[in-house]
Amino acid sequence: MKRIKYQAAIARSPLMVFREEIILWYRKQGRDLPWRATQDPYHIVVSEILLHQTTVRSVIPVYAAFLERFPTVQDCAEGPLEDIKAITDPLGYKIRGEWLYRIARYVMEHCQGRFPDTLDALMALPGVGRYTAGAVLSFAFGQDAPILDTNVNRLLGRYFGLNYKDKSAEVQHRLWSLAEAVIPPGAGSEFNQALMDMGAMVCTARKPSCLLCPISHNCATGLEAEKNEWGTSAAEERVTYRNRE
DNA sequence: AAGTCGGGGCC
DNA sequence: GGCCCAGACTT
Repeated sequence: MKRIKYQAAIARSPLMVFREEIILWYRKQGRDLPWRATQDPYHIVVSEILLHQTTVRSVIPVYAAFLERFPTVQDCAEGPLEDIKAITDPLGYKIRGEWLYRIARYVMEHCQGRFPDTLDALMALPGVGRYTAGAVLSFAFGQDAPILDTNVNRLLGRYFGLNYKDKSAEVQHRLWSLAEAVIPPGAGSEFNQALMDMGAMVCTARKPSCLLCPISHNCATGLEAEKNEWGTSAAEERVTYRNRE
Protein backbone atom coordinates (compact mmCIF):
# COMPACT_ATOMS: atom_id res chain seq x y z
CA MET A 1 0.00 0.00 0.00
CA LYS A 2 0.96 3.53 -0.51
CA ARG A 3 2.28 5.36 2.45
CA ILE A 4 -0.15 7.87 3.81
CA LYS A 5 1.12 11.35 3.31
CA TYR A 6 0.55 13.75 6.17
CA GLN A 7 1.31 16.78 4.15
CA ALA A 8 1.04 20.48 4.68
CA ALA A 9 -2.48 20.48 3.35
CA ILE A 10 -3.65 20.08 6.91
CA ALA A 11 -4.72 23.63 7.55
CA ARG A 12 -3.52 25.45 10.58
CA SER A 13 -6.34 26.59 12.76
CA PRO A 14 -7.03 30.31 13.17
CA LEU A 15 -5.92 30.04 16.77
CA MET A 16 -2.65 28.45 15.71
CA VAL A 17 -2.04 31.24 13.22
CA PHE A 18 -2.92 33.83 15.85
CA ARG A 19 -0.35 32.38 18.24
CA GLU A 20 2.41 31.93 15.70
CA GLU A 21 2.09 35.34 14.09
CA ILE A 22 2.17 37.09 17.45
CA ILE A 23 5.21 35.15 18.66
CA LEU A 24 7.08 35.77 15.42
CA TRP A 25 6.27 39.47 15.57
CA TYR A 26 7.38 39.67 19.20
CA ARG A 27 10.72 38.00 18.62
CA LYS A 28 11.48 40.48 15.89
CA GLN A 29 9.77 43.66 17.08
CA GLY A 30 9.21 43.27 20.82
CA ARG A 31 10.52 45.70 23.39
CA ASP A 32 13.61 45.04 25.49
CA LEU A 33 12.51 46.01 28.98
CA PRO A 34 14.53 45.83 32.23
CA TRP A 35 12.09 43.54 34.06
CA ARG A 36 12.25 41.02 31.24
CA ALA A 37 15.85 40.18 32.16
CA THR A 38 14.78 38.53 35.40
CA GLN A 39 12.41 35.94 36.81
CA ASP A 40 12.90 37.05 40.41
CA PRO A 41 9.36 37.31 41.82
CA TYR A 42 10.36 40.30 43.94
CA HIS A 43 11.64 42.19 40.92
CA ILE A 44 8.55 41.26 38.93
CA VAL A 45 6.26 42.43 41.72
CA VAL A 46 8.11 45.75 42.00
CA SER A 47 7.83 46.32 38.27
CA GLU A 48 4.15 45.39 38.10
CA ILE A 49 3.11 47.56 41.04
CA LEU A 50 4.98 50.51 39.55
CA LEU A 51 3.40 49.89 36.16
CA HIS A 52 -0.18 50.27 37.42
CA GLN A 53 -1.73 52.91 35.16
CA THR A 54 1.75 54.26 34.53
CA THR A 55 3.70 54.44 31.29
CA VAL A 56 6.65 52.13 30.73
CA ARG A 57 8.90 55.09 30.03
CA SER A 58 8.11 56.67 33.39
CA VAL A 59 8.67 53.45 35.29
CA ILE A 60 12.06 52.42 33.85
CA PRO A 61 14.25 54.87 35.83
CA VAL A 62 12.19 54.45 39.01
CA TYR A 63 12.42 50.67 38.76
CA ALA A 64 16.22 50.91 38.52
CA ALA A 65 16.45 53.33 41.44
CA PHE A 66 14.17 51.19 43.58
CA LEU A 67 16.11 47.99 43.10
CA GLU A 68 19.41 49.75 43.65
CA ARG A 69 18.19 51.00 47.02
CA PHE A 70 16.21 47.82 47.86
CA PRO A 71 17.90 44.91 46.01
CA THR A 72 16.06 42.15 47.86
CA VAL A 73 12.68 41.64 49.45
CA GLN A 74 14.45 41.64 52.81
CA ASP A 75 15.90 45.08 52.11
CA CYS A 76 12.45 46.34 51.19
CA ALA A 77 10.92 44.85 54.32
CA GLU A 78 13.44 46.72 56.44
CA GLY A 79 12.29 50.01 54.93
CA PRO A 80 11.95 52.61 56.14
CA LEU A 81 8.70 53.41 54.39
CA GLU A 82 9.79 57.03 53.94
CA ASP A 83 12.72 55.90 51.80
CA ILE A 84 10.43 53.71 49.70
CA LYS A 85 7.91 56.49 49.17
CA ALA A 86 10.66 58.95 48.26
CA ILE A 87 11.34 56.76 45.22
CA THR A 88 7.80 55.71 44.27
CA ASP A 89 5.66 58.76 45.12
CA PRO A 90 6.79 60.90 42.15
CA LEU A 91 5.02 58.41 39.83
CA GLY A 92 1.62 59.20 41.33
CA TYR A 93 -0.76 56.72 42.97
CA LYS A 94 1.26 57.26 46.14
CA ILE A 95 -0.28 54.29 47.93
CA ARG A 96 2.00 51.99 45.95
CA GLY A 97 5.02 52.62 48.16
CA GLU A 98 3.06 51.44 51.16
CA TRP A 99 1.83 48.42 49.22
CA LEU A 100 5.37 47.36 48.35
CA TYR A 101 6.46 47.82 51.94
CA ARG A 102 3.56 45.75 53.28
CA ILE A 103 4.08 43.06 50.66
CA ALA A 104 7.75 42.73 51.54
CA ARG A 105 7.09 42.56 55.28
CA TYR A 106 4.36 39.97 54.78
CA VAL A 107 6.56 37.78 52.58
CA MET A 108 9.43 37.96 55.06
CA GLU A 109 7.29 37.27 58.09
CA HIS A 110 4.79 34.71 56.78
CA CYS A 111 6.42 33.16 53.70
CA GLN A 112 10.06 32.69 54.69
CA GLY A 113 11.02 35.40 52.24
CA ARG A 114 9.60 33.52 49.25
CA PHE A 115 6.75 34.87 47.19
CA PRO A 116 3.66 32.66 46.91
CA ASP A 117 3.04 30.99 43.56
CA THR A 118 -0.72 30.57 43.57
CA LEU A 119 -3.39 32.96 42.31
CA ASP A 120 -5.27 33.18 45.58
CA ALA A 121 -2.18 33.73 47.73
CA LEU A 122 -0.86 36.42 45.42
CA MET A 123 -4.19 38.21 45.23
CA ALA A 124 -4.24 38.32 49.02
CA LEU A 125 -1.25 40.66 48.92
CA PRO A 126 -2.03 44.39 49.13
CA GLY A 127 -2.14 46.04 45.70
CA VAL A 128 -2.10 42.72 43.89
CA GLY A 129 -5.24 42.06 41.85
CA ARG A 130 -6.03 39.54 39.15
CA TYR A 131 -3.76 41.14 36.57
CA THR A 132 -0.68 41.51 38.79
CA ALA A 133 -1.12 38.01 40.20
CA GLY A 134 -1.28 36.62 36.67
CA ALA A 135 1.81 38.57 35.70
CA VAL A 136 3.78 37.12 38.60
CA LEU A 137 2.57 33.57 37.92
CA SER A 138 3.47 33.97 34.29
CA PHE A 139 6.68 36.00 34.26
CA ALA A 140 8.27 34.83 37.52
CA PHE A 141 6.99 31.27 37.87
CA GLY A 142 6.55 30.34 34.23
CA GLN A 143 2.94 29.27 34.58
CA ASP A 144 0.41 29.57 31.75
CA ALA A 145 -1.63 32.09 33.69
CA PRO A 146 -3.70 34.66 31.79
CA ILE A 147 -3.24 38.39 32.11
CA LEU A 148 -5.62 41.15 31.06
CA ASP A 149 -4.06 44.56 31.27
CA THR A 150 -5.20 47.54 29.22
CA ASN A 151 -3.14 46.38 26.23
CA VAL A 152 -4.37 42.79 26.14
CA ASN A 153 -7.89 43.91 26.91
CA ARG A 154 -7.92 46.22 23.89
CA LEU A 155 -6.20 43.78 21.51
CA LEU A 156 -8.44 40.82 22.34
CA GLY A 157 -11.54 43.01 22.38
CA ARG A 158 -10.89 44.33 18.91
CA TYR A 159 -9.72 41.05 17.45
CA PHE A 160 -12.66 39.03 18.73
CA GLY A 161 -15.21 41.80 18.27
CA LEU A 162 -16.03 42.54 21.90
CA ASN A 163 -16.54 46.00 23.30
CA TYR A 164 -13.50 46.11 25.54
CA LYS A 165 -14.48 49.49 26.97
CA ASP A 166 -17.50 47.79 28.50
CA LYS A 167 -16.39 47.09 32.06
CA SER A 168 -19.39 44.93 32.86
CA ALA A 169 -18.70 41.61 34.51
CA GLU A 170 -19.93 39.60 31.51
CA VAL A 171 -17.72 41.23 28.91
CA GLN A 172 -14.69 41.27 31.15
CA HIS A 173 -15.25 37.62 32.02
CA ARG A 174 -15.28 36.74 28.33
CA LEU A 175 -12.09 38.67 27.76
CA TRP A 176 -10.39 36.89 30.65
CA SER A 177 -11.53 33.57 29.20
CA LEU A 178 -10.05 34.52 25.84
CA ALA A 179 -6.82 35.66 27.50
CA GLU A 180 -6.55 32.19 28.99
CA ALA A 181 -7.60 30.31 25.88
CA VAL A 182 -5.16 31.95 23.47
CA ILE A 183 -2.05 31.06 25.47
CA PRO A 184 0.06 28.42 23.68
CA PRO A 185 0.52 25.62 26.24
CA GLY A 186 3.90 25.96 27.91
CA ALA A 187 4.63 29.40 26.47
CA GLY A 188 2.55 31.63 28.71
CA SER A 189 5.36 33.94 29.78
CA GLU A 190 6.60 34.84 26.32
CA PHE A 191 3.13 34.96 24.81
CA ASN A 192 1.76 37.27 27.47
CA GLN A 193 4.68 39.63 26.95
CA ALA A 194 4.02 39.45 23.22
CA LEU A 195 0.34 40.29 23.65
CA MET A 196 1.19 43.34 25.72
CA ASP A 197 3.77 44.58 23.24
CA MET A 198 1.32 44.09 20.39
CA GLY A 199 -1.22 46.17 22.29
CA ALA A 200 1.30 48.84 23.22
CA MET A 201 3.03 49.13 19.83
CA VAL A 202 0.59 47.99 17.12
CA CYS A 203 -2.95 47.73 18.46
CA THR A 204 -2.67 51.10 20.16
CA ALA A 205 -5.55 53.01 21.72
CA ARG A 206 -5.39 55.75 19.12
CA LYS A 207 -4.47 55.21 15.47
CA PRO A 208 -3.60 51.52 15.63
CA SER A 209 -1.13 50.34 13.00
CA CYS A 210 -3.38 47.83 11.29
CA LEU A 211 -1.16 47.85 8.19
CA LEU A 212 1.74 46.60 10.27
CA CYS A 213 -0.35 44.17 12.27
CA PRO A 214 0.44 40.48 11.58
CA ILE A 215 -3.08 39.37 12.49
CA SER A 216 -5.19 42.08 10.86
CA HIS A 217 -6.45 39.60 8.25
CA ASN A 218 -8.57 37.89 10.88
CA CYS A 219 -9.36 40.91 13.05
CA ALA A 220 -13.02 41.65 13.70
CA THR A 221 -12.36 45.37 13.99
CA GLY A 222 -9.24 46.36 12.10
CA LEU A 223 -8.03 46.75 8.55
CA GLU A 224 -10.51 44.37 6.94
CA ALA A 225 -13.51 46.00 8.55
CA GLU A 226 -15.37 48.35 6.26
CA LYS A 227 -15.83 50.87 9.00
CA ASN A 228 -13.81 50.31 12.11
CA GLU A 229 -14.24 51.63 15.61
CA TRP A 230 -11.97 54.65 15.17
CA GLY A 231 -14.13 55.86 12.32
CA THR A 232 -11.82 55.47 9.35
CA SER A 233 -12.23 53.07 6.48
CA ALA A 234 -9.58 50.58 5.45
CA ALA A 235 -8.83 52.72 2.42
CA GLU A 236 -8.26 55.74 4.62
CA GLU A 237 -5.95 53.68 6.77
CA ARG A 238 -3.82 52.89 3.77
CA VAL A 239 -3.63 56.54 2.78
CA THR A 240 -2.66 57.45 6.30
CA TYR A 241 0.05 54.84 6.21
CA ARG A 242 1.41 56.00 2.85
CA ASN A 243 1.58 59.63 3.91
CA ARG A 244 3.61 59.06 7.01
CA GLU A 245 7.31 58.56 6.44
C1' DA B 1 -21.53 49.72 39.08
C1' DA B 2 -19.43 53.91 40.09
C1' DG B 3 -15.88 56.70 42.35
C1' DT B 4 -11.11 57.44 43.66
C1' DC B 5 -6.22 57.69 43.31
C1' DG B 6 -2.18 61.00 40.03
C1' DG B 7 1.64 62.57 37.38
C1' DG B 8 2.78 62.85 32.56
C1' DG B 9 2.26 62.48 27.54
C1' DC B 10 -0.45 63.29 23.29
C1' DC B 11 -3.61 65.38 20.65
C1' DG C 1 -10.09 70.28 27.54
C1' DG C 2 -10.29 64.99 26.80
C1' DC C 3 -8.18 60.61 26.55
C1' DC C 4 -4.82 57.32 27.88
C1' DC C 5 -1.20 54.90 30.62
C1' DA C 6 1.30 46.67 32.02
C1' DG C 7 -5.03 48.41 38.12
C1' DA C 8 -6.70 47.92 42.60
C1' DC C 9 -9.43 49.34 46.18
C1' DT C 10 -13.45 51.39 48.55
C1' DT C 11 -18.20 52.73 48.72
